[in-house]
Amino acid sequence: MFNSQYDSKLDPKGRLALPAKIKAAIPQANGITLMLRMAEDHCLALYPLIEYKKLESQIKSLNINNAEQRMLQRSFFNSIVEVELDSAGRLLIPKLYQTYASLEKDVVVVGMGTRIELWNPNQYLKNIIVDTADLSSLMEKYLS
Amino acid sequence: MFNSQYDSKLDPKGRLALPAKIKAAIPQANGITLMLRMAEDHCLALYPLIEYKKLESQIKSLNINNAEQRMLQRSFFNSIVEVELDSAGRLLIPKLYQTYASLEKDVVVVGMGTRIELWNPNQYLKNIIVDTADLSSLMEKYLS
DNA sequence: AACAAAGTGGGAAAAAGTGGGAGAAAGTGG
DNA sequence: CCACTTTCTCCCACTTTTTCCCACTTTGTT
Repeated sequence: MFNSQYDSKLDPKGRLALPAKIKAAIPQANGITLMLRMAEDHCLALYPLIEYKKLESQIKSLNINNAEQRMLQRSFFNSIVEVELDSAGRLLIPKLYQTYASLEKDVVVVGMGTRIELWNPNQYLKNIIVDTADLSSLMEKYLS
Repeated sequence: MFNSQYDSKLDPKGRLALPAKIKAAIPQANGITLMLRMAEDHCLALYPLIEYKKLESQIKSLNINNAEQRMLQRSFFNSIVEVELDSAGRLLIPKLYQTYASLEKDVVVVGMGTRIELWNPNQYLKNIIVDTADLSSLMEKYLS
């Protein structure tokens, strides 16, 4: 399970060093391959292989003979790419993905339970609940 | 079950020595790993693993495809970090967490039933009921 | 008063982060 | 189809940070 949030940086080559704590939480059994996805709210989502397979199987089960579902399927698969960690534990973010998430130098890395999210710092602030009181009341709403 | 309140100190490296009484009350069965969380009213909450899992499972069951629930999930996970006790029974409070709770040198450690809370001394005073009569009437309101 | 337990400080070793360069692969043009 | 250029990939080496452990001081107890 991934958690916490870290400030990381893209180097001039477009490589991102994953924080050690995040790296340690990746199930090593599946090697060093991860799936990178253009996800909600213009962030990038990184999935360990096991988690990705669960998501993929949901998409695969859609009906390709239905226009809407077919389009969803297509849009999902074209926004996924396989990435690998180099010997120093960094991953290369393809240009297209950097652009999608407006990643320049500073990147916020967020452990989000079963997946890891990569954010442009400003975008990130718009997609979390900053105010403690607001967070409390949301938790009150959803949790018992 | 944790109770009572103690005055403790952060050392220059950001380490906090847990009072012996608190330490003794942590279920050792789960090792020396605790979860530290930016919690309500700008305090930090420390959970033994067992207690944390209960909380986490509620968060995990939220629907990631719903914008509000996704935001809540993100805001929860990003304010959680795993901490370990060193051989002297101290835990390292990450900078971000010190800042969140305005911890400088003096820290109030409060046993709060299933969790432990860490407070800036001044903040703490604003978040307890000082007046005995007020406390009595609140107890009357909520307890039978 | 002496011993034990708790609290405090610091330093060395290991790990993490960072940058760069050489070789391989891919792409382009003649 | 071959040669040349450019891009990409992989790995090595250095710097900085973090972690872990040891030893000393202080407090409380018998």
